[in-house]
Amino acid sequence: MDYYSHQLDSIFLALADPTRRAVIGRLGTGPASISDLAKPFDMALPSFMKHIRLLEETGLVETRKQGRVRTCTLEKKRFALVDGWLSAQRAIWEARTDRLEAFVTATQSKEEKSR
Amino acid sequence: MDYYSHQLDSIFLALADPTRRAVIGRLGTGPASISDLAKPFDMALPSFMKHIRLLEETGLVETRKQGRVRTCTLEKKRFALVDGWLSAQRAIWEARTDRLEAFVTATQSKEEKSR
DNA sequence: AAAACACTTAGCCATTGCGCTAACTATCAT
DNA sequence: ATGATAGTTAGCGCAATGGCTAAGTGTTTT
Repeated sequence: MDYYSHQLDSIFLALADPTRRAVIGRLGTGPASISDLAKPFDMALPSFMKHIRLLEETGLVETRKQGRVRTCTLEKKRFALVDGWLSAQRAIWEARTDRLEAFVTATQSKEEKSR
Repeated sequence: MDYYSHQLDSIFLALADPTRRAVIGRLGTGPASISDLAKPFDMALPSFMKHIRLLEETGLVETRKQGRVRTCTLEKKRFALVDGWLSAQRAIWEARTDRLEAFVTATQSKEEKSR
């Protein structure tokens, strides 16, 4: 339960930046090199690299260097943690909704049932 | 497309903190006052309040004050933005997978069924 | 061998995030 | 009216984030 906490921290933090989300979007279509990825952004390379490194540290992106080119790929499995958290929240809501529905149903069971 | 960007920034940032995620979890079971919410946390009230205010600013939580008590409720709709972004990413992956599948299918079309 | 390329390292800077204490305001209870 | 309760405001401090420039490393290309 709490094990995921730190991972969620870093994943959500990683997603909280438009540059990084854009990189993720781009990598969704397939692997790319650093400079390919950097091209669309009006940003010095070292600044851009920090984003890549952060994405790598959170496990959302994996990189491999061959020769002088570093190729980045998206680690899609990693998004399961986000999904997991979201659906856990929804499960909580549903549980409450069920209780509420039970209450509402019980309360109005004297008069109506349609709709 | 880009209009949502800032909202996603702030939502993901809001989710990138364990205290705030815990608050969200708690509010998932129903509304609560500030001090009720704060109880489980070993943190000064003003510090805790900052989290609440941030959650409110991002629209994930709504608050209303009656008398001296401020009641917080979860704005569940807000999570749709996260869902939306996630499924947009998945759509990108699928598109690529489709292309890849088309390729694989075409390549091995001598032996296998159509699609 | 020299030049171009693709990063990489180091270090600076401004802003923001997240915690604190101290002191204040506005109810509500007695 | 006193005092407890529930927030609120103001301001401090430290670490992390997100940008930059300048200079360096290791690979390819010519």
